[in-house]
Amino acid sequence: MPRRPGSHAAETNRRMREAALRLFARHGYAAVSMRRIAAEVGVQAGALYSHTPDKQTLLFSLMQDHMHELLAARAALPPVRGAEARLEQFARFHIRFHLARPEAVFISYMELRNLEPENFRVIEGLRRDYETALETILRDGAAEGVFSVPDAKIAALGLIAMLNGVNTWYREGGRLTLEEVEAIYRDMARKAVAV
Amino acid sequence: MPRRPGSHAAETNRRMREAALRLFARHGYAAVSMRRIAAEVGVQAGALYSHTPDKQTLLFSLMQDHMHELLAARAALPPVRGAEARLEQFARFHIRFHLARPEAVFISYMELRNLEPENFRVIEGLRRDYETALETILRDGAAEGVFSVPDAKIAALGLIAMLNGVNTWYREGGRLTLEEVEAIYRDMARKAVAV
DNA sequence: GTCTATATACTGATAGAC
DNA sequence: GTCTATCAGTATATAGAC
Repeated sequence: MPRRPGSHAAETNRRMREAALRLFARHGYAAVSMRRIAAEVGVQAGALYSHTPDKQTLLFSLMQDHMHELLAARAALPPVRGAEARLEQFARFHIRFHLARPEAVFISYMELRNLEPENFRVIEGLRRDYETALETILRDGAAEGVFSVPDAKIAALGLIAMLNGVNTWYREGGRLTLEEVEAIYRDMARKAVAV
Repeated sequence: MPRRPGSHAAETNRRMREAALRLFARHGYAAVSMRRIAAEVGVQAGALYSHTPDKQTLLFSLMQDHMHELLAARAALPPVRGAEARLEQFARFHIRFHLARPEAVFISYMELRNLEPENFRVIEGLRRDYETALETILRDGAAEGVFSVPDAKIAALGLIAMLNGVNTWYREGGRLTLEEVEAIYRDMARKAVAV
């Protein structure tokens, strides 16, 4: 597959998204210029517009990809029986998935307000789909009599918020291993909704 | 107290901080210009610099005030006996205090990355003081034998993250009253660290 | 696809009149 | 304390050469 000089479309696109993800996460969407992203990629600012129609679409695309990956990965989990086991699986999956891509997670939460209304609506819908998955587990558990949750929706949001919190402080090589963190939060989540 | 025309120092200062709080919360620090804040206040951009040395100091001041208020309000809580009662008091206080000022809460979390290093250090110190208060409750409860927490620091961060989550969805006049929300989260927090 | 150059608009902050 | 005017820098995005 010969390449003409100055033609590295796929590679430049990948590097642009990678740089944007890192810079948006670190400094915020509004604080990062297209020039700065371009500098990280090693091209001039104008060249980025061959890979994204504008800055807003770049942000939206990063967030949408993250949410799609999240939903696909969850849907691909092996089926388990019983609400308790499903909750433990969810907690473990959530922590592991989110700790593996802290920048995408950070952006997908922090930059919601910088999405144009239509884009915001799309991302919010994907987020709600994910929340509903946990809500269903809690509802089933309540029906089975193994969980005690006065409001499954609120409980789901509470658990997700707690699990998300891991991303704000966990650093690889820190005091606790990933397995220890998973165990601690899985237990807290389980107990929080227990009868 | 007669006022010369064009001299409304205290009032303009108050309005500037109020506008900055609202605009920073809604659009983000980096996305809000001094001109836009000035427009909300009803003065020209240059006039703001009689009330703050620069934009960064304005942000820092808003965050610092919020954290001082938080710590002062918590310190003023009536003393209660027993780790369980103290935890319930903390949860109730946290939710009520944070829901009463969503914009300051939002900014104090989201705009940390836009603080200059020295300012960041100060705010982080205040935040850690608050987290330590809850950590102490959990540690005491573990010593009393009423809580089961393998790591008090991690548990405190987890509970605070869960409680903070309320701010992302609670709206006055919604499906649940403030009292119901408090009760749900207080119970989840209590159970999460129970033996 | 990337470059240079540029249009147009906005940014934080300051100077000096009143 | 607020105004007008302005400096110097930067922003997003586009046009046309290669």
